[in-house]
Amino acid sequence: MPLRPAARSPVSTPAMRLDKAYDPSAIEPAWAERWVSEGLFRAEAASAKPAFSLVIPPPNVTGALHMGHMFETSQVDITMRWQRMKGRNVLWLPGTDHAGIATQMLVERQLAKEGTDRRSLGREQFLERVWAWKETYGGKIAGQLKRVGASCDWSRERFTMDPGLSRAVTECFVRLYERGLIYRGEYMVNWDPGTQTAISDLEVEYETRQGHLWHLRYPVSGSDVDSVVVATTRPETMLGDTAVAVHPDDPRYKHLRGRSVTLPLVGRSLPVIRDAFVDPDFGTGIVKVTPAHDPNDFAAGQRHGLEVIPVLDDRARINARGGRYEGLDRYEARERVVRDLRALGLIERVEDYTNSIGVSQRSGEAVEPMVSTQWFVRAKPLAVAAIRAVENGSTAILPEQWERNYFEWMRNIRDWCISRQLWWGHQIPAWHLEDGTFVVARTEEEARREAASRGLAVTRRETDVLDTWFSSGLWPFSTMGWPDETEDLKAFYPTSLLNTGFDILFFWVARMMMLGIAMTGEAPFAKVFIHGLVRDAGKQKMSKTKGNVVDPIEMTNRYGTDAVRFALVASAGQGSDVVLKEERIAGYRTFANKIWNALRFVGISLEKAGADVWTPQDLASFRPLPDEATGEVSLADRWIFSRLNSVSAEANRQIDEFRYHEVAGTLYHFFWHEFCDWYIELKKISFADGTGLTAGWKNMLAATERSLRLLHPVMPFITEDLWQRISANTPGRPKSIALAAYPEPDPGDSDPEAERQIGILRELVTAARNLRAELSLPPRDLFRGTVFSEVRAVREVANGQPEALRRLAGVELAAKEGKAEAGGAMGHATEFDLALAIPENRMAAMRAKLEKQLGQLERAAQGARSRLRNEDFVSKAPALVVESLRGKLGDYDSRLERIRKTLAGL
RNA sequence: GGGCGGCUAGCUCAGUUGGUCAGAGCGCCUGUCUUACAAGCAGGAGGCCGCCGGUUCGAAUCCGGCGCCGCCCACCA
Repeated sequence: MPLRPAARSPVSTPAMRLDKAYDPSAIEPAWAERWVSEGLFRAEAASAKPAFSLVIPPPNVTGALHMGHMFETSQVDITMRWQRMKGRNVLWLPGTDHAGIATQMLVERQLAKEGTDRRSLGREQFLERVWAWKETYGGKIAGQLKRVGASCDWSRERFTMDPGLSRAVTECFVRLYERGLIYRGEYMVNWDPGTQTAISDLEVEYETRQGHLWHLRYPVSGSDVDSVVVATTRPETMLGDTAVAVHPDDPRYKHLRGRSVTLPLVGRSLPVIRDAFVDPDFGTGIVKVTPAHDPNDFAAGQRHGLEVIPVLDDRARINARGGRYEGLDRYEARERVVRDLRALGLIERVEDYTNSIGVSQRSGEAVEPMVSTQWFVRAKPLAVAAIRAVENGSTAILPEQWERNYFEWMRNIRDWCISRQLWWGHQIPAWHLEDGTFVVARTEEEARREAASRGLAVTRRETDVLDTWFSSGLWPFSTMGWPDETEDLKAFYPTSLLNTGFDILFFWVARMMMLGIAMTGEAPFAKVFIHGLVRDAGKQKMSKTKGNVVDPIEMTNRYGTDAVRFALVASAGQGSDVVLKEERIAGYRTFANKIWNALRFVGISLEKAGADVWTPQDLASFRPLPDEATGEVSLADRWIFSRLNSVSAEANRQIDEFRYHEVAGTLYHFFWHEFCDWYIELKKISFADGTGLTAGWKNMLAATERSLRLLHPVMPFITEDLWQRISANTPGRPKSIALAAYPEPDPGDSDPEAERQIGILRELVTAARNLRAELSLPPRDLFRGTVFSEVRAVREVANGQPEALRRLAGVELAAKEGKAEAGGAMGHATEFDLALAIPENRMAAMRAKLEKQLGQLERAAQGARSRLRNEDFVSKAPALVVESLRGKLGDYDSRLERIRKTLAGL
């Protein structure tokens, strides 16, 4: 009997009695579950093996797996499985992010449906609701990652609001505060009226919108005739104006020095200040100054000691300072202010104007610059260290082009507003005191002690929570138990690699670099690999609003995970975007089917051979066995092991360098176009003629097994399933292919002679097939022919492989030394001419074919000749290049001559 | 305003240090249901590598300029 049913396989089919068509859905879910339940991917805290670690970019707990995750996961999984197979102690740490605003909004929407809201629930009850939501629905993405076979260590799964991670957040906050790197103060921030919280600069997206530029006339105080005209895109903010400004050198407004103007509608007197921030060429060269609602004006206000008059509230409605406009939304107020000014004749003119306005990434509402008391991280000192880490190579950012963006951003970094007026998140560990000051402490007890030592009482805890990215910024080490000096930290920090998208380079990677170095003294990653975006077939970015998202799980169910991940990694050059087409996924399902059927052949042929059960002790170091009769390893076996050697070398290098699309291509080409197209076809022949059976099938089995291991990181499911079947009888094998050794190149398998001979065979077969196709010879007929060649090896192959030539090309050939004789159906290759005995009525087709060839060759020869006539080329180009061109030309010429002779003989 | 990336076969893209680099997959055309696979097999057509200059014996590859396309950053009222 051939191979036994794989006892461990979750599939019920007997070992190698495979169905004709591969059905991924029949095996994938079972393996996915098994990998997790057996804890196959658990990292060891204490291990003699070198560690390789990576933390997952934690997806939002509200999220579902999208193609971007799938792409990233596929790349990472290739690297992780490869590292594991290479004997590393691999940690891939999974988890999710609490996603402050997103999650809070989601639960708030739920409450709204119930007719209530968070304020009526109160903070404590609301948070209970969010936690309940998280417990019920928060595990979705983890389940999906498991389904697609991500080889994470699920025993180490983390959530950014786990107690341990929250402790790390507090610790980090306190340490930064103690070092003077966190401060609280009243500054201009981006206020999101939608979510009613401050947001960071990064959370503001800019959109260009069609608006207007209103020219408003402000009368000069103490004059009935003099007035100035200011231009603004936001007339409603005039209610908060506290000055107008001109450029100090602007000659047009020298007379305004020391004067003031009167703010219409309000009546306030505004000084005319002189400041270089004014662009004299814009508008009228005079600008209204609203320190409370414009960042530039705020800065100017500080320089000139202007009063800050906020006129908008948290929802961007006009507040009490706005007098009769109080209660109006900012846009309504704009219309009313314009109308009222127009009534007073103070609208000089209105221009159409395109400007870019800041929009909240979360709520989509226009961000309002507002002065507000918030908490900030002093970013510069942190950035200095983060820049140095990349400069000195502690961390490599790949592809290198991204380094520049990183440096650019880090060098121009501004302070980071980290407080959010939300409830869901890490509450800032600060306590306010009765005198209006505050203390920062790890616990409330500590805060009270501290306060008491200053003779003060604590009045309340700070209600603001931290920006989600603050806790994500600690992810590489908070997940490993920091601030304690845990075994995990010692073993796995700094991590080996981070694989993430450029869209969160600043949000996340940059913050991890800064906070990681500040807290641990070490940059959190040795390498950062930045991947591209997944786009739809029309190159559009996938987004829910566009409705063009392709659900990876749906694709997975339809085509199999292996096909989806193969399509993703094979479609993306290093760091470039993926344009995902469903046909491409379908194409790789075909590849999986090809693998399946190759193994089906292996099973069937072993069964036919009636071979006894074979229990190779060590497939990993297997060397092809000699045929019992001849005492020699068969040519096909020598060849495939030689190829396996080269392919192993390539695959190892390509994965190591994150050239995922290349390793996909290498393995695809090897397995389909070498293993299947030639190796299996040759094995069929040797099995058919009944020679060297035992060694032959053992060798094939070992080559197959090695191929599966090569493919495993890229196609984990199908390789696991098939590997389980073919290795079922191997004693002492690992319990999963994922724990087997990745094939290393072995120079002992390199066999140039075998590669040369198979190369010749392929050329002979191809030449014969080509002739047959071009001349429309009947597919089933066998044709006799002669191979003319000066090359001994060619004649040897032509004479020595009659079965292969007959079965693969339908020809019976005799080899002759020397050049082709004229006439007949003739194929010409570099090293040989092939003459086939064919029916007379095909000669016209033959002539056409040869004439076409003649033309091509003449052009090639022409080109080579003219280059060789060029003395500069001959004298300056390396001798090797010149020689090879000479050889090529000689070859062209001799082929031309032979073709002409053949044509003449027709 | 600054910066980055792209422009290669009908489509989507590879081409690592300049000399078999003009490629792959899909699509297309022709033949073929040969018992591993028709989701297959065999063969084939198709491209002045965006444009213009330059460096070089030699450029898809290096340099400069231009043209589209996309993205990022920036406090242009």
